[in-house]
Amino acid sequence: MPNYWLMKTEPDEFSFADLEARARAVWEGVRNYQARNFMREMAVGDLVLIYHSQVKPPGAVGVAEVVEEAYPDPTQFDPESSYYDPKATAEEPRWSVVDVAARQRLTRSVSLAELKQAPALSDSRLVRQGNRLSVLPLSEDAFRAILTIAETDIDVA
DNA sequence: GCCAACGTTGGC
DNA sequence: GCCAACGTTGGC
Repeated sequence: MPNYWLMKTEPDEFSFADLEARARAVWEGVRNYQARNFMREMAVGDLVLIYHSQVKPPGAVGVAEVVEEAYPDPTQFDPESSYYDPKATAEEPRWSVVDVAARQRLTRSVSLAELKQAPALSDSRLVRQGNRLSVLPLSEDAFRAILTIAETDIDVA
């Protein structure tokens, strides 16, 4: 049985459509320890709700699937990358990525305002004030509630 | 563009 | 190990 997660992205940088356009994507650039630790807990087959931030309105837009468990984020070693971390070494990497693949676009996106009203989400870090975590766990109830709001069915393999 | 929330850094 | 300063996130 999969676990459920939510990951944020700024669609101007990398959108769900960008994810759909390729077979898989490296979820690079996470530079928050708590978010990183959640990624390290992910397993192949886990389902990830993709959330667009910094747009009007912010909200959930699609479902992705973890296709490769956590490994060191290559961008931390690349001085040319905006995600470069001079304190990271090959022996002691700081940051991790997972690979994800688009699974299904929501029939309609679900705005943050709607998510805040969903009882199943009331305990989620997503809707708490001042939440800045870009990777966070979702309960199965929360995940299913969002799919219901979006009137989206997803095949459970 | 503003600003509240919150994570990180670094002096002590 | 504390905490002030600073930087970033992200909704509005």
